[in-house]
Amino acid sequence: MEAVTIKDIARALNLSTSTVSRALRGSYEINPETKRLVMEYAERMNYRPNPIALSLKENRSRAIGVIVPQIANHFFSQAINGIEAIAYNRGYHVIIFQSHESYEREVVTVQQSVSRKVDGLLISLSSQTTNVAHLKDLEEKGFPLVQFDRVSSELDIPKIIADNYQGAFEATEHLLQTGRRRIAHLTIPPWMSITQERLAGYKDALAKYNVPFDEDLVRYCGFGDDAVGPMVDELLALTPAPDAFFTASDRLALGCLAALRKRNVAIPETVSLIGFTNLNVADLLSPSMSTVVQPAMEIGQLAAERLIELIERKQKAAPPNTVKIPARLVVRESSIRE
Amino acid sequence: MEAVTIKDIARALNLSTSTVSRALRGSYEINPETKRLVMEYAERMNYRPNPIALSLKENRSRAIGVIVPQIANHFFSQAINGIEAIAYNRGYHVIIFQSHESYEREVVTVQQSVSRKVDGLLISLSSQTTNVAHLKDLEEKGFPLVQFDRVSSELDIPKIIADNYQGAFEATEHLLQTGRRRIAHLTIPPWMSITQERLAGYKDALAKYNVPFDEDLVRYCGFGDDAVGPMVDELLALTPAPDAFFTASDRLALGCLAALRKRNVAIPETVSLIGFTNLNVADLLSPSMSTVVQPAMEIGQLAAERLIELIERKQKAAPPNTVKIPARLVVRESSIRE
DNA sequence: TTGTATGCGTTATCAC
DNA sequence: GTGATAACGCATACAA
Repeated sequence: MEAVTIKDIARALNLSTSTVSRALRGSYEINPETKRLVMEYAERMNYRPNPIALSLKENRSRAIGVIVPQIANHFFSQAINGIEAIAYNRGYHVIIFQSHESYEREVVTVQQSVSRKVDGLLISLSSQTTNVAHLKDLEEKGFPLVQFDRVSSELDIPKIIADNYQGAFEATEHLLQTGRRRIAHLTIPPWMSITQERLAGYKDALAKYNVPFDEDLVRYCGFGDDAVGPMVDELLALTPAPDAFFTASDRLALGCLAALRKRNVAIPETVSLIGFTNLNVADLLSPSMSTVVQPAMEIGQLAAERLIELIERKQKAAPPNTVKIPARLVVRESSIRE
Repeated sequence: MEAVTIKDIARALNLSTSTVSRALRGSYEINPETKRLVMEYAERMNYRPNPIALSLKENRSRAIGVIVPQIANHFFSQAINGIEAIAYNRGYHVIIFQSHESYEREVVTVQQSVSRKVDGLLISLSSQTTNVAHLKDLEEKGFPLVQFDRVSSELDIPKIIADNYQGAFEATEHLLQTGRRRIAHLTIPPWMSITQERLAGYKDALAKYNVPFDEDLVRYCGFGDDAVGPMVDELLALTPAPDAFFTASDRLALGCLAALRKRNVAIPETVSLIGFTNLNVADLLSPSMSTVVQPAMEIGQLAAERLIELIERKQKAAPPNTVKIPARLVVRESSIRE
């Protein structure tokens, strides 16, 4: 509570605050004896510079803001983990904000975090965000800003993402190689970057194997509604019925799994299941559900590194604006049908 | 970047900074006309008070620190969710720190967060922490401090916890009521508060049903080692073998589940499984694994409320120092054997 | 080598 | 009703 200040030290040692200040920060031209004296006393009194005073003076807070849709989500909590690891190493604090998948809250939160004087912002868009004017604003002001995972191409700033295209391609290819032909794709809202990237990978894999793309096999599921069960039903009712499900998130994979179990649809005998998911219990959940694992922690780390570079203006050879990190396909079945 | 300050407004309107300041904060005795002028201009220029300057002046940061062992853990990310909900409502920021289950890092982190001038601290102890001198220190200084979940009784400060005793009692009782008699208890390090509370509940339930307590059925598993499999093996090798497993965490429940599956031990035919866990996929994982669900979000909310009360010294009728919130038993099996 | 003065943005105190 | 000044803790340009 009674934090000791430079002024206290100065008074106690009969020096001026500037001398103490200089001694403390090991300034070049200062009497070694004075320096020792100050250092010792500071140590003894457990002096700690007041970061708020520093912030005011230097006009920077040494804090970065992170805006994610939800903390309580495997991918994001892992990403935050990565962000923290880097940030704390570089002397930055991490202040976490949640948009709760709401566009309005995202806008408010962006404003809040900026007026809270974070030095930079790391953001993954809410699933409702289609307009990025609130960020365009910051971009134009040159405010340090990095996007990760769910990004908008309308912003010309660094983006760190998983290689969703390639992950989806490999997932689909795996299903095709094991003989599946009617692959349903259960995914999230169509305007999201990750949705589009994955859909493209899915389509291209189908094309490579000369399987026609069937619009009917693709279903979009919002974050609010728990409509996964009915959607699976609809899909199963198609003729011909799907022989595989490729889902775009933890939630969808779980919902799909639950629906299939409820209807006694055998996996992988009747349908194969593969999903983008970061659940570490996937193999316990369903030993035959393959997964595409996103490199959450690496994404967080890279994003944080990139942001700190931006903040500290070390734009040496200006690294590429979009970094894609491979998503890892984990195969847990081998029921080749041919 | 070019944030507008009170000084800018004063200059533009030919007023003094003090007048502007007063007008802005709706001070009583000020010319309504002047006030309107200032307000309008401020609005138009999108003026936002600099929180850092305020912090320096008021000697408070409007930020609270949260120290948890791990973010990427269901219980803690849900708790943080609760903390955030309250904190942001009350105008506080949340700065998250991880101790990574290390005592040393916890000590460092506590110091860091305090010298970063958080207004108060919410902490859940690392699994390695047995000495709480670093917190005793703060307690003695009267620094606002609240413990949650993993607490130390050596600290005479508010504690918000789940009712681990009752949860464990009910879990054990449920197993006993379904005919189980050799109930293994797989748990975390013995010195932790939650371990002791749960063990007590387990023992008392056994006593109520006149089942002798067998030390051999209790195994302690640290957080580093992945020794769950071997432990389950050892337990299964006992004579008589256990007919039920009661585990103390997500990780142990999963490890136990995996080990039992690997050995083709049927659940619930051969052994029952019940665990303290906050996994939302428990029923998918094992339709017959009952769980004791901890009220993570409520714990976070209450802890944050309590801390903010402390910070703002609204110690009205000084609420009780320890708050226990019921843990909810979710039964997913009904294989009564008698 | 050390001290004095100034400023970061804001508000409280005291004048006028 | 409004303005000048000091202070929060620190760093630094400028003097000495």
